[in-house]
Amino acid sequence: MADSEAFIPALYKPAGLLPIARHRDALLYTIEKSPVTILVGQTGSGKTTQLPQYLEQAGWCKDGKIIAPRRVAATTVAKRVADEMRCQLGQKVGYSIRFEDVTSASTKIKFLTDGLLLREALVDPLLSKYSVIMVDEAHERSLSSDVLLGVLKKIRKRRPELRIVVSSATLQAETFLQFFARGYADEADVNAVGSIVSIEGRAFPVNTHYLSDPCEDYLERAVRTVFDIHLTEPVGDILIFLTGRSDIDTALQMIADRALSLSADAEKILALPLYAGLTTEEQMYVFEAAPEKYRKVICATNIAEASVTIDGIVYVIDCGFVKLRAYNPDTGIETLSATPVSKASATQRTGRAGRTKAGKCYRLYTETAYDMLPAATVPEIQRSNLAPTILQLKALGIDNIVRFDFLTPPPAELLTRALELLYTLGALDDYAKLTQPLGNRMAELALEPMLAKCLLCATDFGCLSEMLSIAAMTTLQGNVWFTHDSKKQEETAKRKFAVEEGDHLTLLNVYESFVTKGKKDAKWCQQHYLNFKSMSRAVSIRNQLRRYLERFGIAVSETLNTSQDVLKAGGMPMHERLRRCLTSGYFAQAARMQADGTFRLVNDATTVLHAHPSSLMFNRKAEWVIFTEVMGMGEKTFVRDVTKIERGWLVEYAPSYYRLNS
DNA sequence: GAGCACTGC
Repeated sequence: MADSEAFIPALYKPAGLLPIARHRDALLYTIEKSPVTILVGQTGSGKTTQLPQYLEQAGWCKDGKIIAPRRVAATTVAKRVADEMRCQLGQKVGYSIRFEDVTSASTKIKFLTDGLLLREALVDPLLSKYSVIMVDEAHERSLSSDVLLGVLKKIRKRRPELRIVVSSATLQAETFLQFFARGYADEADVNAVGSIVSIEGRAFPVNTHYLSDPCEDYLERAVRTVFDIHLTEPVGDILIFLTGRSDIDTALQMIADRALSLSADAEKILALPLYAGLTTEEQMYVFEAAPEKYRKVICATNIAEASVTIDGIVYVIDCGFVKLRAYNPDTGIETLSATPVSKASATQRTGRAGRTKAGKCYRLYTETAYDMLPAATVPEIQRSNLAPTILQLKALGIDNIVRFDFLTPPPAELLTRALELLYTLGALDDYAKLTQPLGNRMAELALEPMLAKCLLCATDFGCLSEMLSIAAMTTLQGNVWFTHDSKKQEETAKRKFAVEEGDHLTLLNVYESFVTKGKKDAKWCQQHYLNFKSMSRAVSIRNQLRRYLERFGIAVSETLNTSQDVLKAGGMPMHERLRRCLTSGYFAQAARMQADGTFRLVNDATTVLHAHPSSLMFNRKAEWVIFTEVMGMGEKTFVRDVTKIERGWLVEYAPSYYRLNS
């Protein structure tokens, strides 16, 4: 885990000294008395590591029940708690993440991700194994934690003895409490449902500075601020919040250029990048103390806002923007664009300066601009493609999605679009019920619905083994190739695997080469500019998907080296089977090439789509195509993972969809 | 001829 180490400095304090220790009895009393407890406390307060232990000691696991705090860094937190309880990991204390279940029959405290807990609810709808469930960092409002809270509220009606603990930032605590009280007979008496318990943090004061006039170029301004601090302020490291990799690279270059003009006897600057795309080793540099006579300057994305904590930061520079995903239900196109941060985000960023001593925060915008920022970031559930979420809710037996008790309901257009898509994919029937077995199986597969459909249809096309590999590769989302400075070499390496019919066939070719010629070896990957970590992940994902299929009673006969154009019984070449199979799932993402080489969606002529330069279809001819990824970035909208199809297949595999739209 | 924030089953 990239961020795992980051948690440790904050956690390695004697348990008795953690702020939460003083609240032990009060917390246990509250949880005993009220079904829902909202726990307000900062990272480092010890809530994730200590509360489960208090509960276990107080006898909440007596009759064999398990406490389940869901946590991003499940592995490291579980390890820490097992150490404190002096037991072996996987015994009394365990964790469960995808591909890794370190629990046993004797496990009492189980750390797991919220996605996995939801998945457990498919098998055990009342989550009856658990006596207490703690939803950690709920204020981050991730899609899965929002859904989990809705599901837990429903479970509570059937299991009044269940205890729910929600950890949250101060601002949202009341929202969570009101949510759990809403709709109950005793609604007026919120206290009967739950209570808020606050654990004080030990933050130091941070002085906030604004610009007096808006700035034109925040990168230039950020760099200037770095040198102002460096030349006039006392020791202490600097953390700059930027939007992404390109911002960070530019800023590092600008800092390096200006550092040349520092006088020889002055303190020096050690500037480092921090974003999720870096390898674990590259990320570790930011946690090391700077050498003597150096000031550390970290240029980071939002990863440093909540996921990663760096000690020794005294100065924060906030550019005021963050890159956010958004989904347009009219076009079905996702965008990733720089958006002004929320007040909550700005506050969180500022707080990063006051962890070890009093600090300063420089906001690269005016106070007027700050006043106009939204209070909180729009929750994911209100800006995402909800098809996977709806499928999941249906599989949990929640049929009336519109009446489901969402913490904040998503816009109707998002629900409509998702329901329409699931209907055209055949996952839902005319009454919006999950179809059997297709819909149910689609919900169980850990794939987005269109891809799940392809996989579940693959037997009909006689290409199941190949489609499994393609599905696994597609989930890697463009992380297949190792980015390299020499674009030329990278291109030649790619060309070796290229298959005329498109990117999916090429991905299949890469996968099959990796497991046969490459022998799943890291060196082989390096030679071919492939990302070894990603390729290994593809193997794990493929295995998991195959196990799902086998559970459904779908036999997978492994056939290798079929990516070359092997004719199968029936006379249809494998590439055509696969292209037809892909069309049966991705018909809603079909486009036609224009004379200028750009594409238009079949049912939305307004959006200009460009083949992403990393795609084989970049500057190649293909009249009709389907694509598995589309993303708006900056001014342009790109499609990637593109495959040639025949126009007639669209009507053949999606008659209702194309009759409606033509 | 561009380059994707962060999680996750």
